[in-house]
Amino acid sequence: MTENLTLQMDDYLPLRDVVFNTLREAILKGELKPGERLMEMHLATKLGVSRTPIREAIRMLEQEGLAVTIPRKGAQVAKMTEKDLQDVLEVRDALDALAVVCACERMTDAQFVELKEAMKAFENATHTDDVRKIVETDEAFHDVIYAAAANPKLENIISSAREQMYRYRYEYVKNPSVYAQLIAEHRAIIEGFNRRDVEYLKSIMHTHLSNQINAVRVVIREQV
Amino acid sequence: MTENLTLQMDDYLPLRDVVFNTLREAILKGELKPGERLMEMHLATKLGVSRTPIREAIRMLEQEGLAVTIPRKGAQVAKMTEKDLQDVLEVRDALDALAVVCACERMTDAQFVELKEAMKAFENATHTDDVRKIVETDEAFHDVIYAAAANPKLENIISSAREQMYRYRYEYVKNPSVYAQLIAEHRAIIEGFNRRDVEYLKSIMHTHLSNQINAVRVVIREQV
DNA sequence: TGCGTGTATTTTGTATTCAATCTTACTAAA
DNA sequence: TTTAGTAAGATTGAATACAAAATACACGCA
Repeated sequence: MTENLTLQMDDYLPLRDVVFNTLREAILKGELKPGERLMEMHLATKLGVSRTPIREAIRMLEQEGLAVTIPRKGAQVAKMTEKDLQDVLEVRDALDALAVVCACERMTDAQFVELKEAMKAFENATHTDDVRKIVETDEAFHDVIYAAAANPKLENIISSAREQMYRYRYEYVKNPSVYAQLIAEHRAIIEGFNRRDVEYLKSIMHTHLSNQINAVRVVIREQV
Repeated sequence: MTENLTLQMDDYLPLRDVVFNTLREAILKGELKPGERLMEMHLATKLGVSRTPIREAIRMLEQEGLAVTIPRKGAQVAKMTEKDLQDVLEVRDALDALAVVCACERMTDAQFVELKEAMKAFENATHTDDVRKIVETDEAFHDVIYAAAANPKLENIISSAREQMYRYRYEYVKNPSVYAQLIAEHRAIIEGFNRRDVEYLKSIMHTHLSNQINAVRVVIREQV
């Protein structure tokens, strides 16, 4: 009885959050492209709500760095310049390093098992041509690491930094020739955690991230 | 003529941003205390606007980590637990390290002059008993370093991480016995930039940050 | 054709309204 | 005295309404 009640409470989501999640997903999946205008009335009718929750969701997207608003002109999906990419990567590099240091200290056995399973799931996904699944399992793999770092603040900041560039990454992941390398790097990461070798892990993570730069850079250059 | 026009354009700020800045300041200065409720109607009448811009500002504060909203109950100023503090410090430690590495590479001569001036301003401020001024000049000193890192994304993330704990820091800074140490550390930082000694800078920054932990921790413990 | 100009339309900014939920205070019963 | 229940008021959630600004477009003119 009471369980039902709390369940309902958890179930309730303000429309602003529903809208926020919807738009966020759409941006990350590339359905809303960088530079595309986010017109309130248009989105409102499309999602069947009024402008109020749309506007609140846009404020949230803005703070996440996924949208940019120009007063009296409206919001649009944030574009990244190459400089932005460079800047974000610099930050992610530092945060990923911190994450592996923390995770190395704090990872439980259960989480290590989870990591190996996430690895397998990713490997399996690369054998399909379901790009979405590949991206998702890749993210899931890294999520295990971030969770193992046991630092929710870090997790938040990394995920917001990831979001900003991940939406440019689909093109990169579409190219099957990179799968072998990604798998090898993931394996190396697992090996690193197995040995609890922090320095090794940091360098692998750095490589893993660097490999994405050029690919994403190309996608960014293509953007008008 | 045209200058006047562009000036007006720059001058225009949507009310949501005015409200956001106002509330943000109030939270950071401690006028709105952790746990205090942010009631829309109350704030609206107090600031002489309607609820709409208040709500949008609250969404922004929320995303900045300065407010927490419980659906159908409203927003309140975010509280930090000791764990939160620990987590944020871990992140800031990593980001500050990154910032000094970047700044060490990229700092211009003009910025170095600026840093030394900011140092002097801080030192002068400590000779007064204007806590606000001391806090501001301290922040300004660090802002010069962050600006010198020439990475706006990093700057954003650091400033949001700083905000989350700075509002607990007033009590710490109120205690004049710490000024000498702060000044010494700032001097060491300048010396580090002078020598372009990255490792030294990293360790100083780490110390500088660590010294705040216990002080802030005490303030957090006091919070009901 | 190219360039302003003025108007109509669209879009955002803000306020107001209505509905749903939560709080609080009071009453009544154990 | 305490506790359950209930009703009134307060507060948030969402939609609508209105005002101001930006945009688009047609028109006239050189």
